[in-house]
Amino acid sequence: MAAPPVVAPRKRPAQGRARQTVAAILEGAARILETEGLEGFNTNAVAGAAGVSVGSLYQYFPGKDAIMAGLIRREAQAFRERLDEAARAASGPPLAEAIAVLAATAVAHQAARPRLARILDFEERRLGLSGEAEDADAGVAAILSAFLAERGFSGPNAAGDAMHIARGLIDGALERGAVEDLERRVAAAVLGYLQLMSAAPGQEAPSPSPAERV
Amino acid sequence: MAAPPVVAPRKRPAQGRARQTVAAILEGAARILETEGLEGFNTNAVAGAAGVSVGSLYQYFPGKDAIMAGLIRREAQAFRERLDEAARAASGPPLAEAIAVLAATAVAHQAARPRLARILDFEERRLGLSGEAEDADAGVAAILSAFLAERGFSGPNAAGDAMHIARGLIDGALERGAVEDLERRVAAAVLGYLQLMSAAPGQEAPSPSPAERV
Amino acid sequence: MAAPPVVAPRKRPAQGRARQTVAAILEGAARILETEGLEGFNTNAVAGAAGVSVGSLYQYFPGKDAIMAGLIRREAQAFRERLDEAARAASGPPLAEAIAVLAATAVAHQAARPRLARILDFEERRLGLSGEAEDADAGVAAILSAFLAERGFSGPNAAGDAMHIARGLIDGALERGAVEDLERRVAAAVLGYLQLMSAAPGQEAPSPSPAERV
Amino acid sequence: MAAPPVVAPRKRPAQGRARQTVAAILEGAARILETEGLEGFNTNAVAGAAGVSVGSLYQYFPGKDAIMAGLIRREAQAFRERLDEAARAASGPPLAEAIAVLAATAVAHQAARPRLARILDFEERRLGLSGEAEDADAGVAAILSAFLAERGFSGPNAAGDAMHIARGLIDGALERGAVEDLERRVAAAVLGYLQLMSAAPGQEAPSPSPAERV
DNA sequence: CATGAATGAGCCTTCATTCAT
DNA sequence: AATGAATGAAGGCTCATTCAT
Repeated sequence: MAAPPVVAPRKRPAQGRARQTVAAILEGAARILETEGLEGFNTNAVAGAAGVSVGSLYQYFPGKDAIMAGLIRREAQAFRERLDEAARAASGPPLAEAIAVLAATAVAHQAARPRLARILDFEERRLGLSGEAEDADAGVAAILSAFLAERGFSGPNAAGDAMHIARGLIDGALERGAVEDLERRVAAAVLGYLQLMSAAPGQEAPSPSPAERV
Repeated sequence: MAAPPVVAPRKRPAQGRARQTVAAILEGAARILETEGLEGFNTNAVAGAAGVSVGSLYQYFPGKDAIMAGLIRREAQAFRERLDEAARAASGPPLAEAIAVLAATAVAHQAARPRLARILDFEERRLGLSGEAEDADAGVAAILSAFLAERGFSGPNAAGDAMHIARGLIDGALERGAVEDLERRVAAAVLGYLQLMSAAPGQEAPSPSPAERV
Repeated sequence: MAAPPVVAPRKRPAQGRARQTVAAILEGAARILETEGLEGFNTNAVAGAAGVSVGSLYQYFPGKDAIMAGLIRREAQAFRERLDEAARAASGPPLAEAIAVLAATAVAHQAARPRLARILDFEERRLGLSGEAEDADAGVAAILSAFLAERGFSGPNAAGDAMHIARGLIDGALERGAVEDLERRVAAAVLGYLQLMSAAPGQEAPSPSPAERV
Repeated sequence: MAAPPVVAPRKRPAQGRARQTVAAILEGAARILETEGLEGFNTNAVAGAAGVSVGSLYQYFPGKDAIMAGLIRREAQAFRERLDEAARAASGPPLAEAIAVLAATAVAHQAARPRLARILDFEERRLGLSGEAEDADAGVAAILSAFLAERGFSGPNAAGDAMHIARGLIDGALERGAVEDLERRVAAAVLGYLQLMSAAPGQEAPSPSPAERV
């Protein structure tokens, strides 16, 4: 059995310069992952890409995994913020339109740095970050959950399923280079899922009010 | 630039004993990935788990990556066979029922060894195996494509999207432990996607004949 | 076909400490070759003999062959310097005496660490270092060439042949333990060769001025 | 300290087929050394080049070094025979001519397979074969010694020195590609050495009778 | 005897981490 | 605080040798 990875940041970088250094390291890490993949992700490479020395890197992160975790948190927070904003904007329009907005947000996020997104998604599980309270996806799921609850979809899996449907579809499409009309395809997948689940007599979700249908 | 990984098998194990050894190595590799993850996947561990020496391992595989590739091929072929059978069984019934059969097949496959499935999926891209003509997902996509074409869904992305929707959903659900009613959720996601895409006036797919609707 | 060996040094050790480390590694390598031969020449042994860790070794040399190459360069330069000095000292006296001085230099160099000299000579060819412009033997040959040209021996092979005659004779003598009077034997071999080649009506060398004879 | 290498042949191959197998192995070894060098010289490669299995190889040779030793003996004997013949033919003519014949023999032998000759020469020392009574070079030296004694050169080093002078010169010339007129250069080196050594008032060799002078 | 699959010690190399400067 | 040289455990791979068939 391997010891659980150390992922806690070493210190709260309150000062401005320290904050900048941390940001530089995370961005260096992101760039390495994008260009070299998981294989090229080593502390020397990250330090080099960040323009700092390994020593400095260890000043701010207790180990390699902590850098990974920091990067995952950074990306998750960025996505959460964008999604939060999108969800607010989507609270008025009819369901189909609202879903389209959220789908577009997800596509935009993942398409910006596809290789990075995919690696972080994979690593997130290895690090067991999904268990953390202040977790990455937890925030995303919460936003989606709230959005869906408002619309009457309150099944226990609706938010999580929607998230993974979208993520899987987008990820696969980017890999294949099949990006045409991707937002619409994502929206169709999520919306189709929600409709069928609520239409069915199953135990999953209560029927939304008819007015909400597409 | 990293050199492309070596993934071709070293020799064709025609004899019985050799075939057994190769099988043992692949199963050893699978077990290591399941229990130790990608981090614990090293040639000594694989050889140990397979009950053979490292030397034997290198007799049949030119390197570490080739073992990974071999395992990916093995799993892909197994899935392809199961899916092929399911697709034949599903050629008669109405669409919804047919999709349910395929969904159940996918769930069964991925749930059998979830961690393994996820890691292989990730590694497949790193190794660039998806480019191979005779490869893993290509076969799966072909089966799906044929199935969908019969039903009138011939969009360029239908098969690929369906595959990734299902994979993403199943993978995420297994990770969260949200397995209740999973087959139905997968079927709903795929079916919902297909219906909405064909219903829309977009450029994606021609409307299937009305009789095919749900 | 084997890939050409990597022999370029990894970094230029400008600082004092680094220069010391590099020197220690080369001397460690020399000692291993002397005591254990080519068979015992492995990176761990070299690092151990040098009193550094393998990691440090790889900090300065990109691989095993580069250490060998570094050692070859070190020895070649040392010999070149001694020979250069000897050649200057030998520019005045009559030919026989001058040759004796050079022969003594060669004997002294090779007898100091005979096993090392022999192994380096062998390895130099494997590494293909003799092709380098600025290299090992090139310098030695150039010095000899200049010396011989001054004396009127300008055949295309005079310098190279003299070098190899001396090297072969010294090497063989040291191996047999037949060191008595070795300098004189070497001088005789070289001088005898030069005289006969210039005396002959062949196409090799122009006759030196009569005053230069013996 | 390393154990002394095992070089004794495993059994006297009396039968015809066995003798053929041994010959095949030695020739396979020779070809590997010529094409791949010492680095590519491994038992599998040799067995492959010889067209036999590793198992058979170990049937006739107790280990890798024994193959090397066997090859060294084979080449030494072949050279000895040629040289012996040449020495007989050279017993009549004047010294210069006789030396020319021997030099040509040496050049022919070494030029036939230069890389092989050089590697065997190097390995011969590692294996400590020169100590053996029935040794490789011993025979060659004996032939030369007899030849030189007949001519009045009986110094203790004459034969050995002549051999190494010739070997070094030929080897170096082949390496540089400077083969023009090589026989004459070799003859000049050897003859020049002998003349000067006997002319000198030193302790090395008695003056040969004046009639023998070139 | 021949075969060649299997073995595993040993060697090359990388990289996370420390620490003297 | 920052630097980057040094460390050494860990892991990929080769190849001499054995032995079951």
